[in-house]
Amino acid sequence: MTETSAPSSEAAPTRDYSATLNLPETEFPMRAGLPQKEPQLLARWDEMQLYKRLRETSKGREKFVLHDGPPYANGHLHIGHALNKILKDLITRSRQMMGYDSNYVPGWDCHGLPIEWKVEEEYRAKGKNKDEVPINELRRECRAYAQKWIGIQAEEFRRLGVEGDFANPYTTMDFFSEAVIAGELLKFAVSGQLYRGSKPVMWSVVEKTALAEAEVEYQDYQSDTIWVKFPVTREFGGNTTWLDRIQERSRQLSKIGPDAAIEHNESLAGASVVIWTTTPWTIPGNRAVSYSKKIAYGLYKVTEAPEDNWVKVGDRLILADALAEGVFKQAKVVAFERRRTVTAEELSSIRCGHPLQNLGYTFDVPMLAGDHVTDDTGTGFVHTAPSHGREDFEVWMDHAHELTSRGIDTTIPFPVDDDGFYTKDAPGFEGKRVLTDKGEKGDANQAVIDALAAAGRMVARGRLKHTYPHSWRSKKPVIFRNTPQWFVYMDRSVDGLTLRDKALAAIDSTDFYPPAGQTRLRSMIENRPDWVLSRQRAWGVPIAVFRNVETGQLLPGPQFDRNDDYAARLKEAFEAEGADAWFADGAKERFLAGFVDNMDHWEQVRDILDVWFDSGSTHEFVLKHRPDLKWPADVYLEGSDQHRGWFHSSLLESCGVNGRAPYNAVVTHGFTMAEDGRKMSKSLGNQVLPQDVIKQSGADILRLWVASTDYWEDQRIGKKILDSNSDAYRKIRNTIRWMLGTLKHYDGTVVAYADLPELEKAMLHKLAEVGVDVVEGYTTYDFKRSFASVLNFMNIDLSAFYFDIRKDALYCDPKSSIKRKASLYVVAQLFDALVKWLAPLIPFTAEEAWLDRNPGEGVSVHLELFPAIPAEWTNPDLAAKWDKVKKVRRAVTGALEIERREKRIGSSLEAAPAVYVEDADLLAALDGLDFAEICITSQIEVTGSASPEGAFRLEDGTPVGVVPKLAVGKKCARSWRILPEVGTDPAYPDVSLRDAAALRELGL
RNA sequence: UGGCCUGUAGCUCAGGUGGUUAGAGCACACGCCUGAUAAGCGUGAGGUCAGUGGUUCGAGUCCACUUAGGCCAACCA
Repeated sequence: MTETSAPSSEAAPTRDYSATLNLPETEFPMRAGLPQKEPQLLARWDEMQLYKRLRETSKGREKFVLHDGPPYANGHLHIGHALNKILKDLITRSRQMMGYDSNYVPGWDCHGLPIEWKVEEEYRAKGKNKDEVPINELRRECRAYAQKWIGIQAEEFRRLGVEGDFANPYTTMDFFSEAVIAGELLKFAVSGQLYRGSKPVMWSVVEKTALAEAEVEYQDYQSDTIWVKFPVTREFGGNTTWLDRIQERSRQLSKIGPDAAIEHNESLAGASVVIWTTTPWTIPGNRAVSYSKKIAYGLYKVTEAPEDNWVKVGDRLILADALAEGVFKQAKVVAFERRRTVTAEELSSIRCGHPLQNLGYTFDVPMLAGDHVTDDTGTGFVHTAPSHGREDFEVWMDHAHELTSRGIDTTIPFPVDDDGFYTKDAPGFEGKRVLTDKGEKGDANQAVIDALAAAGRMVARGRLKHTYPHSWRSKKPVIFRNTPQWFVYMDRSVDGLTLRDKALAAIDSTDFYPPAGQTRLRSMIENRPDWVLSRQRAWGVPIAVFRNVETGQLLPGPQFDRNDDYAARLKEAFEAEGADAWFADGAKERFLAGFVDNMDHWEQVRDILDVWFDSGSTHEFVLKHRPDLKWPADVYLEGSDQHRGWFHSSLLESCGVNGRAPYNAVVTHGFTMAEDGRKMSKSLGNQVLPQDVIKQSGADILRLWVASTDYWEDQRIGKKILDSNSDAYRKIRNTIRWMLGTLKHYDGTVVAYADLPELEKAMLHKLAEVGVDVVEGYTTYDFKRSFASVLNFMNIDLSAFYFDIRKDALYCDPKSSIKRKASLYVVAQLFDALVKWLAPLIPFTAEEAWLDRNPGEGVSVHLELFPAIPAEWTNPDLAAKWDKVKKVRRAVTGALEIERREKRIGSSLEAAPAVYVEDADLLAALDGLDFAEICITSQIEVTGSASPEGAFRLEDGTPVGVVPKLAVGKKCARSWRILPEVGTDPAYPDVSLRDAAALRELGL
């Protein structure tokens, strides 16, 4: 650095040339003020009827339909709603700009419990009792409640920038929708897929209603526990007799030793299987005892016990070995002995009698193997009352076929009624009560215990404090009780295939994003039991069928010959009055008249449909009936929880009726976690609310978060994450702003591709590459790919490279400069493409930028298509060449950084490095280029010779050496470059020749 | 407890069929510029790829287990 002279700084400050430069000029603010700006843009879109214009401009194009999974019309939006709707909007907007008619019709799910609750709550506040309100009045209030929230949520969705037919959304409570939903159910009835069965449900005696799992909370509760003997009745299972089995067993064991043989000879006859339960009142409902094949059992004999004890000396009990001692302790048994092992095989062959045989419970009680049995607590045997427990029910149903073949009646009784009283299905206890109106323990437990004691079947009793289900509302305990329900067969063949077959086939022909969704949905369909459709509720679409109480025949149904007439009558009524028609006075006569001889034989089903059937039918009443949509949908998108929900019910509904899925593809998103990766919750105070983000930063920031995240998995959100999205946003905005300012000087001149400088061609190539990436990202619903591609391009290729280099030509070159014209043309192309690609991601900002450049009424970037990239822009050879140029450039900037650190230079324009390119290929890449311009130095010297000792080299082994030197000459007062030529034009002594020419053109 | 899924720098993400010192952007630190200025440019420091064990000449990439977390289902009879 010694041979060169320092730039002359003595020259007196001449004039301010900045006014002669083409500096960026723009009103586009650096700071967005999105929270204020976004509502203005929304108002403009409203005013210009953007949605309508979108439909008009895309009329006749191929349709792309994302069918909206309806949110529940209740409550303000949370972050999950925002994620969901923004993702949907990214899809519909990007498809629209890809050239489809991509129409989005939002919908709402309106029926169901939560709304019924809210209305009920309002009643209670007013001191009204739900049961005294006529059902259709309740339904009217539910409808109004839903309507209110639809309005609120619609506004909140729109504020997120979601575009769609918000003026005509669909709802499940429209009269038309209700008519279709009811009609769909009829199709299941007519085709013989619907049947009446029964199932135990959670029931609140206090509220006289069935409760969903979500309505139940587990609280501590003091239960009466009892240990009860089930006498082995010496019945034999299968073809072998009891004695045969014992003798066979003895023969096997005699091989082990004579003692064992003797021990195992002892018969189980007269012994008892002992169960333990916390619900004595379920004993009348007992139909079986469950055991586990994994538990070791033994036959025990009581050898010492108090005189007045329930368990007497000589009693022989079968118990799990792990629990026997505890049971005897509880039973106050002083001493006992283990007589022998009882195998699972033996257990499977015995039958017991009911402990209350003496009261008329004379049926056999079979032993059932079940995985739910453990030997942690109890006795190792589980009292099984299919009327009163989910697992009891399941075990019973799993064995139903086998039990029937053994001559056991598998009918599930109804021992407890709506009010908690025993029925005639509980002989000897009729009128006793399990729970009172107030939710307190009734007299049932004590009656059962007394009866058991009287029958000599009690082993012990106790109390246990444990968690027990309580009603969410009344905080009172609930019970499980068998109730009649309506089901759809999963495994009954209809036209050769079962519903399960059809659903599985449909899953195989559906695309899943991510692919794991397919396995998940598949395994659910493979394993699920029959579909329970009925709910004992008020706010929903009724199962609008009649049942013959004598014969069980259904109307409509396979045996009824005027199904179409019935369906037509129902449809007409529901379309006119809604499903309320079913609950109005005289409905039975109205719908049945003319179809049956004796109306008294027919009962009107008052159950309503599970809301999943409602939403599972949206494809019927939305996609099939709106001419602006199509069936099946291209895509359904929801959270991954909807494998169990909407994807599932839509699949079953459509397969049952149409034989195929209502969608071609399923996209799922994960759940949004707090910043630490844990679940958000009110109590932890780590919630992020979309309303807050919008208020503080704007919807575009929230959208950027959605676009940057890997939504297939769970995502995180929090202050830090939102901040970094704001940073990314600011970078994008400023780059756009610079383009807008620069393009103020662009007169629209198109420069032919062939006339463009290499640098411009290289940028267009990169733009073409990015375009492929962006569109591919959008096509595969991989938005982070589109976003990252655009963001990286703007940061790395444009802001830090192309724009930085071209500022000199754009600001300083004469108006006539070809280079400048070419650059302006390319910047215009860049702006056009980038803003369009960004439009689905940040619709507000993209629109703001678009309008700044293309002002006018009725103008919107959202009416545009993604740019068609000319094939000639793709130029991989040139791109490869410029990769080499950049490689050499990196060596130069690296060298300059040292100079800067050593305070020998400040601006790179103060430098004039000597560059020794020791690789012919790299050297050739620089041929014909103004490498000083590319490195933003004032001068540069490039040679192919070996670099001298001490030259700067990159650590990565790039064969380039750089010897930094200071630029020679005077600093041009206009362009700030340091050149020897400065001063050679007498008319403009303080500027370079290029700048002199520019000034001359300006006539200055 | 079962089904499905996830864990790569402080943050968000890349890392075809296993193969040279694991990448990018942002944030951070330092410096430059002051004609994108509550902006722009450059350089740098950050990773035992959740952990352990295995398969292999070789594993972020394959297998098993463990651990942390998520969704769904179940659950104390």
